Amino acid sequence: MKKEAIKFTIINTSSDTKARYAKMETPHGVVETPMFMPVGTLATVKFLSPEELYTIGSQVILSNTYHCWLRPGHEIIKAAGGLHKFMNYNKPMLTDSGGFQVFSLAKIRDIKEEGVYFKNHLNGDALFLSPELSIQIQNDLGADIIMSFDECVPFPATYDYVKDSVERTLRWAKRGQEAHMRDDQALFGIVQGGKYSDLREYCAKELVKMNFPGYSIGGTSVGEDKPTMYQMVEDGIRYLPIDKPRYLMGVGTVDAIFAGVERGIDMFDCVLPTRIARHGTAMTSMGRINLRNKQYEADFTALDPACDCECCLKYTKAYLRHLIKCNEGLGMRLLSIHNLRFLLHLMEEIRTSIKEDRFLELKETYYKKLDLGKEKAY
RNA sequence: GCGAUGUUGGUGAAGUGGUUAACACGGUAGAUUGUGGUUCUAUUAUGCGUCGGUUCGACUCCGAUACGUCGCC
Repeated sequence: MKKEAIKFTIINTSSDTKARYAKMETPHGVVETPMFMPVGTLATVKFLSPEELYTIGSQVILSNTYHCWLRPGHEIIKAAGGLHKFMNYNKPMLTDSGGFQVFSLAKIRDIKEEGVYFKNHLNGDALFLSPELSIQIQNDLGADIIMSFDECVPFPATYDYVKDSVERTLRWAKRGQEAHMRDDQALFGIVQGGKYSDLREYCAKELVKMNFPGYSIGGTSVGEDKPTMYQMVEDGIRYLPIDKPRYLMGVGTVDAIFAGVERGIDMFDCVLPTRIARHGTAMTSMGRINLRNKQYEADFTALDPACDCECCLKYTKAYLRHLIKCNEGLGMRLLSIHNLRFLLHLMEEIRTSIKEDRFLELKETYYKKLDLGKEKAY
């Protein structure tokens, strides 16, 4: 029996929802869930140093197999002593398998049983990525949590297409599990199945038979509406073991995070806060603020008075607007710090609310404050 | 003073005797969900120096005038 890389312990469970507060021990320390994981695709959370990430309360960050494979190459990172040493980040890390990138970046791709043939997005070189290679690269990168190589099916997709895809993703999960060589890395399985409840159920149940140390819900946030997405989460989560972490991939809006936690999700990641930061949008306790808007030209007040981040404590909206309008890196950096801090703080509040068994109350407060609900997104 | 030439939006500028004046930048908004640091979408001149004329119709042709640029005395 393999030694488990992570140990997940539920501390409190919400009495009226499926939300839970837990601790997860990893080779690089203990983290608390539910949590939001900043995305650092190219072995960096764009613009932020590890120290800044610690300061804003980041626990786990993501990096990416596909991107690190292309640049600088997994051999380089392995030679550096792994991702942690390479980028000087000493908290837990997670790498995505590259499955999503094949879906999102490659214009030309050919999905076969053995893997995916595609042309890379940098120079068009013909490449081949398989479950075994993805795991091997992830073994070399050395993140605490690694992901199964899956197919993220487009939305919408026909039942027959999704069915075949799910079965292939399951075979790939098995192959990945067999290729996985390190017991200090936890390999998560990914539940796919599109919007089809029975396929989600089938996928979840089959993955559970393979006994992964954690599971994620994949294939959401690809164009479906909110109710559909929540249904997808429920359809998969229902069959997952209660005592293993659940990770909802690619989700990072406030409303979806509340909806996910309410349904028993422990981990989230999303590029949204950092991407919109680079384009001048801030997530604040008053809702989204687009700093490019003229109304902030001479607004010398703090971005979010309720926030304790460097950006909000030391700079004004007028200055941030100026930086963003001029395409200055400092503006992107400060807004990235802020948006991540906003979500990390939100997760802190969520964890506390679960501990104190008032999760729904917190959710109501946020929904009212941000005017969320139904189709209103944040 | 004489000759040549030019005057189109916030900017750089296309353009044709005939419905809505190209394009780019800038401006103003919006988007962004297992990363696009430089992305995408929408919108942005009721007007082509001014005044007359020719014409069914003129930013486009003609004349005058203002201003600019170059050359000559």
